[in-house]
Amino acid sequence: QMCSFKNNTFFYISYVFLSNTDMMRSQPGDMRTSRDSATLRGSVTKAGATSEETFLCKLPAHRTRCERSGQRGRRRMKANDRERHRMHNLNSALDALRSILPALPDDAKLTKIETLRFAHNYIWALTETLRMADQHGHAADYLQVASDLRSPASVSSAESGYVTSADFDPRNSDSLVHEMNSKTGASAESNTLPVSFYFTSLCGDKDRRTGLS
DNA sequence: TAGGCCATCTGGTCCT
DNA sequence: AGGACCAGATGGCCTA
Repeated sequence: QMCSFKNNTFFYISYVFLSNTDMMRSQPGDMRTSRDSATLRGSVTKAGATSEETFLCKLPAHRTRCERSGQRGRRRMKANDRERHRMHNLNSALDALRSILPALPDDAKLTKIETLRFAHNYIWALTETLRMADQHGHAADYLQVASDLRSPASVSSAESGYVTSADFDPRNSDSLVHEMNSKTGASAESNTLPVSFYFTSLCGDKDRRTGLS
């Protein structure tokens, strides 16, 4: 019974924090290399900004920079440097956020917007875990489930099942649970949550990460 | 080729 | 005055 309890919780949370269709791209393999190259490009540019001015001057976006002179030009260049630094800090913060989110099976890097939406749902899912733990008095088991969610293997080992995407609203968790229960035939009074939501179709035709359409 | 994502530049606005 | 923040514009790279 406890095993079932944990499984139900696990699938419930997995479903919840991966279920926002908006946040996921629809095409397999989409943009991965693109982002890698973007990162590379960024690092080259960053290096150039500090030590390779001539390199930067060859880039169209930096042409005006090289033409600037006088106090106004210097101010603008300083402002550009600050802005660049600010954006780098923002990206570092996003990377830090990505690093604490559950890893995805295909090791794809989340885009910025995906990262924020994923984090939003993940936090909500963890909050729900604690809420349910309070309700059912199985705090230790729920916390273990929450901890397991950080393991990619645990996500990819889930069993099959498929749901259409519900536009997930964290403020409306009751309706989500109701919807999930109706899809699986789970009793609303059972205090158990659906087991069959699943993610093997991570690489299928639907969404590559969630298996959701 | 279109569309998505990204880095960068830029000018405006607000705050200290 | 100068810094932080923001949004629009621009151009590069990648995939379908």
